[in-house]
Amino acid sequence: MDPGGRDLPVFSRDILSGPAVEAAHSLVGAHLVRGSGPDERRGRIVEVEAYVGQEDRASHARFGQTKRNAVMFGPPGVAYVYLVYGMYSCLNVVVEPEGRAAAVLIRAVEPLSGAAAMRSARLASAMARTGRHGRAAEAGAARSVAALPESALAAGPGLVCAAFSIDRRHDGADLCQPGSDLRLESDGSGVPAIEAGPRIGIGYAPEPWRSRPWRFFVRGNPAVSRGLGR
DNA sequence: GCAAAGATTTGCT
DNA sequence: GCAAATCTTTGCC
Repeated sequence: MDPGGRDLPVFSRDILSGPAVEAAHSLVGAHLVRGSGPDERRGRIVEVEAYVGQEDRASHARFGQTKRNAVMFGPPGVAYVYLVYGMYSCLNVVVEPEGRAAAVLIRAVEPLSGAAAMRSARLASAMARTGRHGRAAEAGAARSVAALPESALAAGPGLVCAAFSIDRRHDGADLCQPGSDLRLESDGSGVPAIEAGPRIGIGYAPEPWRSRPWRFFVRGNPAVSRGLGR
């Protein structure tokens, strides 16, 4: 149940089985939900990126099927979670029919409920990273997390996973299953203005892939990553 | 079997 | 604004 007391349906797997760019666009405004009852963490997706298939030279699928990206080749509505830069997890939603390797990266989420739990999870993640650098580093990180505005708790792909405690154990989890611990729900109320732009962090990809406007975000939303598009 | 780079974030110069 | 942190995955020898 969302903060407005509404009971929302899980996100439609049919929509996710459609073309990646369309699926990405429709995921903006949907809810990402972890847990239920008083422990529920819920946020509104405000930024995504589409990775359209093996032909997309920016996609992890560009080398064909490997152990890491295997779930991208499977059925839609399933989580593809990978580790980037040895430190951060990133959450994707597998899209398009089974056999087509496409996914949508969830880049940013605006907290709707469970913000305190998200902040604790961010703190736990920061402690794990700074622990070996000593007490002073830990104290500094704790202050930084405590000072974050609510809108910044999941304002980036690595931060979404930190705030929702998502890691590679969730790789392959079904996000369209009612009652699942980690799931997508649709918010019928819709989103005002969705803007499109080039994807972030894919400078290694040749044109035309590098410039394709396949990043979608809610214009002016403070939870969009790194101030992009505000 | 080894070298290189990465769909990021953070903190310091 | 830039570089470091950190480790898995991929590509090539």
